[in-house]
Amino acid sequence: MHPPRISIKDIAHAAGVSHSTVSRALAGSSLISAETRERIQALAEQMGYIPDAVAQSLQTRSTRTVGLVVTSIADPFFAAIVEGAEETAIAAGMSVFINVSHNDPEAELALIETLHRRRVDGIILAASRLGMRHTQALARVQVPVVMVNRQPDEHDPADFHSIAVDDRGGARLAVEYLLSLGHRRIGYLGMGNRFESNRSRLEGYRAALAGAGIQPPDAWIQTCPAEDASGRGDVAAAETVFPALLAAGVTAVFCYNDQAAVGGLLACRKLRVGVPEGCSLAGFDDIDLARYVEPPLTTVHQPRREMGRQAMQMVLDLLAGKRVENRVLSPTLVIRSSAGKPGEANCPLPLLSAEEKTFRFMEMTE
Amino acid sequence: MHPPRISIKDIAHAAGVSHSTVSRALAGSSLISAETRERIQALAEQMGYIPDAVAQSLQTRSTRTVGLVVTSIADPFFAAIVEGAEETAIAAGMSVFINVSHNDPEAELALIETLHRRRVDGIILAASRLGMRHTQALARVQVPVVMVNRQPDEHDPADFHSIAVDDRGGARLAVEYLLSLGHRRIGYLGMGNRFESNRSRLEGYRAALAGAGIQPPDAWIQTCPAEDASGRGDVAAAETVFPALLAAGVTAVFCYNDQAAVGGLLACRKLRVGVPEGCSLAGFDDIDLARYVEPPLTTVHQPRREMGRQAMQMVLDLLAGKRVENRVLSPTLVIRSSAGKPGEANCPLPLLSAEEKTFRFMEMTE
DNA sequence: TATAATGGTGCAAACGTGTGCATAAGGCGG
DNA sequence: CCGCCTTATGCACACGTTTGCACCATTATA
Repeated sequence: MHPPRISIKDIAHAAGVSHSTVSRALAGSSLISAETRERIQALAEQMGYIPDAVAQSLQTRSTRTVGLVVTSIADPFFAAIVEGAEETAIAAGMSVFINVSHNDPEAELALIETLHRRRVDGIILAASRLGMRHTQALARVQVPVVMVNRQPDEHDPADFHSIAVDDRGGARLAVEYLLSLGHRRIGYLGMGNRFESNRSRLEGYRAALAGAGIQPPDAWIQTCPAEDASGRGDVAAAETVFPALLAAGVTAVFCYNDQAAVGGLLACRKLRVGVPEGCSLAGFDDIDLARYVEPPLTTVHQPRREMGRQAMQMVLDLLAGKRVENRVLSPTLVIRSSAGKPGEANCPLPLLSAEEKTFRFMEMTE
Repeated sequence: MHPPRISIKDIAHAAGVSHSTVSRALAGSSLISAETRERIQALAEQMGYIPDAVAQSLQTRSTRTVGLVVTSIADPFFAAIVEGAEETAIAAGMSVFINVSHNDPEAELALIETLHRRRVDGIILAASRLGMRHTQALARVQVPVVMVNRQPDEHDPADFHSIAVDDRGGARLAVEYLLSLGHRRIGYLGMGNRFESNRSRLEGYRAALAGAGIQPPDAWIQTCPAEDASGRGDVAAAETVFPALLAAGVTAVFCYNDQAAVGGLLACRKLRVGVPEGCSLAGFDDIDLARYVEPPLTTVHQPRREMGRQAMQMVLDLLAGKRVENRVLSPTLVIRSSAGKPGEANCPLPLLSAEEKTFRFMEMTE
């Protein structure tokens, strides 16, 4: 019932030549006379021939395929990276295997091995922290590896490369802006499941405060527990943790990412704390969501799609034998309305006294 | 410098057996004595052998790979589908090629051919409308095809299957709810680049109104132009179009999706029309965003991730030779705060007279 | 005219794996 | 002791493609 798949042999038979001639003709080799080349190409077209990439890969030892590992796709940050990477891959005639690790190191290890089995030509990782076993597994694949938003380690293998945004600098940018608005009591809302970048952003936060001669007490720094690794519960986790910051008496909070900031926003709404009048908020990433909430989020912009593109381009360059340099992009601050001067006026929600905040906080967490 | 890739031949040599024995031993064949089988497995493990999926595919004529085509990943609706599909694929030992079509039929055709070349075992399409050429190209791949959210055509090839949510029913649900709140002048805000589903939701809208004896004039139905196919501009496009609905004097709007509803929300905010007091809003999809805007969106929930899972499961079942039936899931209504009774009180934004609305509308669009 | 150079094509091997079939070794009944 | 059955293994081919090399025919050169 199925019309049989046709191969170059079938075409060779139909054209009365050998299959090698067909192969060369379709590859546009100049070894073949123009006449037969065109004849064969026309024939192939007409017979509906579609080359078998599997067989080609086996022979040429290149699959024109790259593996992409992300922690989540539902997280718009990674979604944009995937889009950017896919886009430049397709343009270069490559295909991409998508893999999501759910922030599970074991799963990630298994995914890397699968990619190895499939003989991908390159790997892009936009995922969790890598342990020694991961590094070894990756090195064994003997293929270019590009990490997104992970600073390279000094004893990484030579074929490890990276493209990252300056987390530390971005955080400084945001916190210095809050300082410039007059805030002195500034909190940090972190994400426990984003080890490296969370650490970097926390550092940037500390550096900015230190620059203003401020030493934040522990209570100003709250971190969402790491257990919720799906990346989908970011908002809810932040909403739960946020009241502790209000209770600590901060007038502004710099949040690990926009999801966390939205969580803070929801918490404020529930507690009837006005934003930015009662508490200023700054996020990170500049996902679409940041523009749509009320008030729109002041946040640190990352060129996420561009990072995906560049990561893939690095893989392509490495495959082409070019030398590439690790890149770290500078984020920019997008000023919207979620951060204002401390205690600014005309606030539809009543400003709460410290006691009231504490009271409501206890109400929420019980 | 590179340690050479090791194949079953290397293992065979090291073990003093033939490569066929190794192949069988690693496959766990009972033809091989338990002793040598274990010896070979241990040896393979120790030598760091990783099977070559390419060679396996060539031989077994199965790549254990499925192609997934979506219009966008930045759109959270599709992102969730991808996650669901990837999840069940991995669990079944399959890998997925991700492809984004950007709603471009030509690009989509090219993607299908690429998947054909790569000899995927199945294809899932969550993408734009398919023309005849697409159908033919898909049929030529001779592989199970599952469409997400596209009703099957009666003259589709036999290997075409689908899983969809009842767009029409979902739209009815939402509009009937608006009617039940007391609205009579209800508009529809459509998306021109989502042909089929837009049509179905429009039908549902009409059916619900007809059930209440209402015949909507043309001005109540506005559609965002199709040109913006990226899926990323949905909100902005809706924001631009929305004022025309207010100008038409509707008291409630059912929107094609949540992005459109958010666009409407932004437009209302700009025009200082209170939601839901000045205009009620209902969306579709129930993406995360819907919960985070103010007011939270009343919307039609689709089990997006579940749809991705089921689509992939259908492919797996088809590959296993099982019979599968097309599925259409029933959406549910999630009631939040963006829809209320017409002209309800306690609105922080002033209610506008029809004249004022028109005036502001002209102001915005000039 | 003989020889070399040139251009076009075919032969066969290779990539790494799976598998039908033959075969060898061992046990057992006749 | 011979033949047969069972068990374990090897041989060889196949999957569809690319490519080095040999070969043939034609033309240019001496």
